[in-house]
Amino acid sequence: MTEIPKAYEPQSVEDKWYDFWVKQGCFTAEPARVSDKRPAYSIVIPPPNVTGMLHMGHVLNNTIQDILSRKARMDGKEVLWLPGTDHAGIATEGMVAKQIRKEEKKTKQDIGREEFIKRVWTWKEKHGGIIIAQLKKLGCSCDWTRERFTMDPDYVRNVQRVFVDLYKKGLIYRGKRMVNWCPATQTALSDEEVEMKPQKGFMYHFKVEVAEASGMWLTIATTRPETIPGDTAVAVNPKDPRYAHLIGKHIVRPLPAELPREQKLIAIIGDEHVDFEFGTGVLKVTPAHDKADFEICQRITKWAGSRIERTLFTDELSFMEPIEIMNADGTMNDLAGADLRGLDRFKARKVAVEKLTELGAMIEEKPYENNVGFSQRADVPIEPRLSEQWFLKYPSVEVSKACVAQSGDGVQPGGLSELSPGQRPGVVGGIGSHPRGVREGSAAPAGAGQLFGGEEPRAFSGAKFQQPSGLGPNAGKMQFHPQRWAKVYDHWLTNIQDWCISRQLWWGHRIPVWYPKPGAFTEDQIHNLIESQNDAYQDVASIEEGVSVRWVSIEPPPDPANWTQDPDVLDTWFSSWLWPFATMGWTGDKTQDSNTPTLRAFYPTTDLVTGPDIIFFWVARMIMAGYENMGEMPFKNVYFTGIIRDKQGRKMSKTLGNSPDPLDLIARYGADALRFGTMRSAPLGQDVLFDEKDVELGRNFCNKLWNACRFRQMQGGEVQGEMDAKLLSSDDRWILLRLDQAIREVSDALASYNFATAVQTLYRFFWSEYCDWYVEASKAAFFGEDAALKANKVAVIDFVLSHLLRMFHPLLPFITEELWHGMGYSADMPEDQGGRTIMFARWPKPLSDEEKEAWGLDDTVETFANAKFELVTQGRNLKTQFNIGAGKKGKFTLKPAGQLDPSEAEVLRLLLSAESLELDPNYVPKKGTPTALTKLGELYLPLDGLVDMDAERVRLTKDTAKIQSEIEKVEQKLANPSFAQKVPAAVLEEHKQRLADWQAKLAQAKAAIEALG
RNA sequence: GCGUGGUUAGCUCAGUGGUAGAGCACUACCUUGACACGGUAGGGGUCGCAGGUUCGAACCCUGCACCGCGCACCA
Repeated sequence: MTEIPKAYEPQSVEDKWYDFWVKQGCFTAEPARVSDKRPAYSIVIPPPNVTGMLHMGHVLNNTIQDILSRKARMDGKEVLWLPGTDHAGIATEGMVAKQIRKEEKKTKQDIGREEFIKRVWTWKEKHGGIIIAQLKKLGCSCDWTRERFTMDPDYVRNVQRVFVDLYKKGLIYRGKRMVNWCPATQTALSDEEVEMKPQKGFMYHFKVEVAEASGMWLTIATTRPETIPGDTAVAVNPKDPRYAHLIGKHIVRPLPAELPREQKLIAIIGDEHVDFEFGTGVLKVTPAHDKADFEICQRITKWAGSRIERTLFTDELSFMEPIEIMNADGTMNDLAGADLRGLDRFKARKVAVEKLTELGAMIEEKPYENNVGFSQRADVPIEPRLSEQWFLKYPSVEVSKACVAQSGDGVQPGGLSELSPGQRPGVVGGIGSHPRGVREGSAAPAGAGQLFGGEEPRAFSGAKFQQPSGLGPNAGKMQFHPQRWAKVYDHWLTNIQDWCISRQLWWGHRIPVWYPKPGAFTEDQIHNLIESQNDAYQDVASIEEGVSVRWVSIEPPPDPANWTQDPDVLDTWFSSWLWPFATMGWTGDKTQDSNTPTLRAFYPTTDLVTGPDIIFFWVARMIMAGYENMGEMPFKNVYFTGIIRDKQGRKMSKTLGNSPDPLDLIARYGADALRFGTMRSAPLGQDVLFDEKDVELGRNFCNKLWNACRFRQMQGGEVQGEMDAKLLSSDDRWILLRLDQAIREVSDALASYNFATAVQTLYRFFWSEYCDWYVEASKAAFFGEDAALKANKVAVIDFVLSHLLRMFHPLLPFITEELWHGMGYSADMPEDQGGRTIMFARWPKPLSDEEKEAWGLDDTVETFANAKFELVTQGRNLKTQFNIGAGKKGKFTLKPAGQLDPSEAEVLRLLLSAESLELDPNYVPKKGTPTALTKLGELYLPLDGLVDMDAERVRLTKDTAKIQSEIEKVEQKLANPSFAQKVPAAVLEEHKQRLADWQAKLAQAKAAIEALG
């Protein structure tokens, strides 16, 4: 044993052990080791953005995962924590484009698609590993041999295969529909990527003339006058008596001003959607630039005819054809008219207002606040826009809803016993038993049809739907922690619309669909392709494209010269929803997959740890993908962390500059300190208000732990000696009991994901119980002469510390490993159970009844210890009150209430830091001697010099008052007749005992006052 | 509007029916032989408000107020 430094220095310890763990393969999961005795435990990391840097949210999230993983290893499980990153389409593409713009003054179009993607890869190779390196600094025990990236070749194939599969199942379709268009990044976004924000603007009222009734004017309210050129109708509620009679007539649209009157006539239509009360009750309908208006348009046209095609528009209905008045970048196009053409949409709004005013149509404008959708990435207002995109009807919705336990389901969390008979834990039993029928429940909500150039989603020929039969066994098997998020999840799943999965980007998974080049095939040839055996040729009845076949396959068509691949890529989430199995060697081939060791052993995963903000983006979609592709849920438990905020409760953000750099914190305080500080203030499911003080506390804590071990080391002696029951002191027995209690509490807390509780318990046990009381008390033996007693005390300390270090390991991996070896606890352990590393030491078990009996750990231990502590506290209090502060020793005399072993007295003396503690059953104090009244007897502090009788009287009188008020409280309760009748016996007894104790103290106090004379 | 979380010491939070707690901050004292990244003692709370249930409520029920968050959303 080498002497360890006075203060813990994390920097010299952390890298050393991390390298050791990696080199020794401690993090590497071995599927072959999985057995009934060694169950599998797995987590997949929520893949951080490859462009990302570690922030406090990552620290919280990954520390939790590391705690779960390390705890599972110590429980003897075979653990896979699978790490990786995602390619983050928009963010990464934006970043590289910006770099190119800055360094080369070029756009991505200038350098071309192929070259651009090359640049992104170069960037990724250079900088993409930063966050991974940072996770290592934090101590994360991920299996780096299995690190994955969503753009890995095999992962790309998986994404494409799933696309092709869903396409053939009829769940993916292409259509021209309203999408959330981001004019800044010029791509479509899903509904989830739009954030509603209140915006201050104006509500404009303008008037329009009814064409058939000259001189009759209607007033319309709008926040977007620049879209007037795109209006194709004016809607009123057919039940609105003010306007109903006007339905079928027309109004004159004021803009574009230069058009002749007859080209500006648009119809007045009736639609229930229009609210009488709101605005003027007259709604302008701009179907190409407003979602609700588009739906009105759909309703009207559907009402007028069945399947609508452009050529079928009658004159009567042609007014409904949407007019697109904007370009992709958010500027106005020619159809917006001469006044607005070329202007940005917000500039155009101002000009439109001017124009209306000029025309005398503007009635008023008043300040108005409404919610506007913003692009989450680019932070600019979304433009609802008619656009041709790929959409997905969500699969496996019903089973995904049913599998998550709602409150009151009463299902036990993820017990393996719930698996069907014959399904070994961790084995992909679900493959081949795909719950196909559930797809029927996934039909899109009404109104999600495809109108313009779209296609009806249809079932892949040959796929037979069955009635859902797999819901029963799945129902409620997955647990959310805290459970309330299950409701949010369920609500979203109930109201989902089809998912727009295509993105107008270059960086990402290219859509595996090819279209014939114009003129490449004759109609007959196309017909033959469709009829051929190769089902990559997909029949399409699309007027928009003017073709009727597509090639849909992972492989390019055999005659690529005749085809053009779809230029778009898939939403990043369309790749990450496959994460739990696509990272494990999944191929989609059932036979092959059932023999893939990693997948067999570790899917479904055990726990997922993530933030509630991505329930929709990721969690729900992973569940659907899991059922759809694996026939089984992707994880059994989902733990939702809180959001990390600063100490003022604000979200951490780059713009506010209130987010500390975790790497900086690690450099200053150590990774363990950061982990400790973060976890200590992270209650279950609550937001975390982070303060650097927390990390400082963590550092202090590590230092305390370090020094507690240092103290043990300074006592010398053999490691891990056997404890001799006969030599155990009351303090030894007490700390063993407290240890037992701590093991129970910490184990329970971790099992229920109550991390803050676990940390709190460890803190209390180690600092308040072990250091403050036990270690101090133990000094009585160590400063004494009895060698056997000392040796036994060392054995107790080793027992406690070796358990304690193990309990701390998941939370504080570095310092515990260092101490585990430094203290020599690894020496006697089996190689694979703590000998090599504390990582695989067994998680402490609570003491058995036999052990408790052998060591004499009974109820009296606690009572006696508490009495001692009470005496000590009161004695210290006396010293303070009579100015015998720390520094000065003081001489005490105890008039014991019963027998007190001299060794106990010596402990008391030490805890009181008194020069002496005399035991004298017949002690008669001088008048005015300060007294503390305790269960162990009366403790006196005889003062050598002057005795301040008045001061002592004041003190005792104050005590008496307090005692009396306590007595009153208890007496009042006991005096209540129904109390005695109705209260449980134990409670009644406890109250009586409490009364007796206080009364005894009162008697002591009165006697003491009397003694003052 | 619907849903959801919160309101306890100056601050951040535990406590979910039986004597109101922790850490930080604060005050005083102490560099004593693990640790000043430490120790000892202390001050500080009518547990948001109002009812109800109960022998007993911070805790359960009802209502209200305020602060968050999510979803929806009317031009």
